[in-house]
Amino acid sequence: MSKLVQQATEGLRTAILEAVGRAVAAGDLPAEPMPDFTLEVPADRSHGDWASNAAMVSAKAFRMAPRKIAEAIAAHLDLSDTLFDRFEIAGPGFLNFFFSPRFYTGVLQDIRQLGSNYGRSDFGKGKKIMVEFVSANPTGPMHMGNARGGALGDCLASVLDAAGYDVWREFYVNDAGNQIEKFANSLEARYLQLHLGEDAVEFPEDGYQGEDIKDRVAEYSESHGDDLVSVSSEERKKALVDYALPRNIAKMKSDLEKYRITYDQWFLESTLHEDGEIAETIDILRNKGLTYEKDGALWYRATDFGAEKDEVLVRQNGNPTYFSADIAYHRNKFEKRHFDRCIDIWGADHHGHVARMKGAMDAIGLDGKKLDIVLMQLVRLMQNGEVVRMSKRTGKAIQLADLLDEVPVDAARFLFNMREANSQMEFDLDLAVQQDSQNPVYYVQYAHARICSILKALAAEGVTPRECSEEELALLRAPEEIELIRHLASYTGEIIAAAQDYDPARITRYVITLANLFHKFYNACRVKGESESLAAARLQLCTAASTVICNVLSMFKITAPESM
RNA sequence: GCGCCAAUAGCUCAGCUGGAUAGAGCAACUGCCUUCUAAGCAGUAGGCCAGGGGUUCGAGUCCCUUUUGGCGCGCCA
Repeated sequence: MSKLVQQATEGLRTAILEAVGRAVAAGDLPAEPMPDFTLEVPADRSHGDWASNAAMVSAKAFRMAPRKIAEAIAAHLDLSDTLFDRFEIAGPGFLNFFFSPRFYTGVLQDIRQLGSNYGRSDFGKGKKIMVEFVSANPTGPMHMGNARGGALGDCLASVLDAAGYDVWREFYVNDAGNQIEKFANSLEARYLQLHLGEDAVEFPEDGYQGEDIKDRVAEYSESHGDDLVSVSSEERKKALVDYALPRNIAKMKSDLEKYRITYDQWFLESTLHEDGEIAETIDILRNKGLTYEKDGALWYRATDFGAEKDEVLVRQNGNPTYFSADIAYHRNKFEKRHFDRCIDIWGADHHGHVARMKGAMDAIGLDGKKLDIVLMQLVRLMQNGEVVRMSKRTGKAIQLADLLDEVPVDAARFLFNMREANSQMEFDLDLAVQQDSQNPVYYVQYAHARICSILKALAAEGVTPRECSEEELALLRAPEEIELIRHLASYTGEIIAAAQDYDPARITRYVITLANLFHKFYNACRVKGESESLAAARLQLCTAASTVICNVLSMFKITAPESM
């Protein structure tokens, strides 16, 4: 019974179709097939709880005026088996339906019964889905973009879990290839500069400029001294990388844990090199005749699979490209680990990579449609009304760790999920730090704290929540009560919609609206001091609201304080 | 030059597969605490949905085009 709304709309659809059937049988409508029609929640409450355009979309097929069709349907409509008790014909021919009291009491009974499971569904049941997110380079600290990606990916994974999917969170560690070369060269240069003087070697032009490289080198030198000055460059770089890389990865882990993000797996790119999966993947493409040699490199015919241009798989120097490794990695996800669907969360600056990655899946005989890329526009950090630039290169970048030092995790996780991924967003640092009403996360938490306060106040008088009868719950008839219950009812559907759209921001907005409706109820209706039955019914409504707020917040790993 | 994403109130943004009079928060102004937390609520004001065509019963939503922003077009990732 967790999907009361679904049950209600399905029943309604059936009732309409049956009415059309009877109208045709009675000769009130021509015997033409009924076109698809929609059932939707009207923007305006006075237009009912659900509305159908059935009469309008069938105007052409029936060659009748929409209102005439609506009247014919109305004459044969029987709502007795549905969760609606009345309807009206309105406007150009809309059929507007109104919930029966049974629906409202059913919602509250559901929530009471299901508790922390309310909202969960089996929409994605039996499907293994991976969300790969953040996957920042282990060559330096994580930045603001990773902060958004982290909140988005983790909350999306939670939404999918609530929708019934078998969810896997993964971090792809680029611990091999060109980047590590650059990392090694940067470490080496800083090391030699530290021990032989600034001018001893020139810092590589494309090296990592950040202070973190110097810090690692200094750290290493504290315990190992200058033992690497005299060894070969090869040996020196290896020792420095072997020292720095695991520490960088550990730092990312601990920073993300502070952010309440833990992964099912940290997948190392290096394993794909070591166990031959990259070579294997390249061979697949080669054997399918999808590669060619040019300028000493091995190319893949990406344009055959929808990409803008062909891509290099193996460089002239014999090293596979990042793209090769990425194809092998995604092949691993689908073919070796049998995920039904994989979601990658990428910065929008990688959008050029989307078509070629999906195309590559098709090319190796997997289905590119099973790979979904969520593109995330970059964040503009604002402080004192000014844009704060964030560049890894300048060294002045605001890092994820800095952010978490200043901004409460609750606020960061919530604010980063206020906007849909594919919209550019401003992150107002001042607002996030602010612990007052302007900050939406406090607005929601405050609603919860208020409910706790009501519960405490009544408990002090010996009144505790109890199960109410249908009749008692039917006492909840004030507009503020009805609106609140309706919104509570839509929670499960909202999660499914968020899962389908890969958009956890829907849930953030949902819970803000929920808080708003609760505050309205709070101002309009009292619990304490009312008759025993009404107080009990309202208490059940409060508890239901609290349950749903808690379910959302705990799903997003945001705290729900009992007092503020 | 080609491609991707966007453009909605002063600001930040919603608007679900096309639906009825375009919404919210912030900022501004006016009210509401002897009563469960005023971190709240109610109200006023604020709009040529960037411009122009088209599709149809019906367009902020779909198509074309212009303009303006962000991003991409490496043997970087």
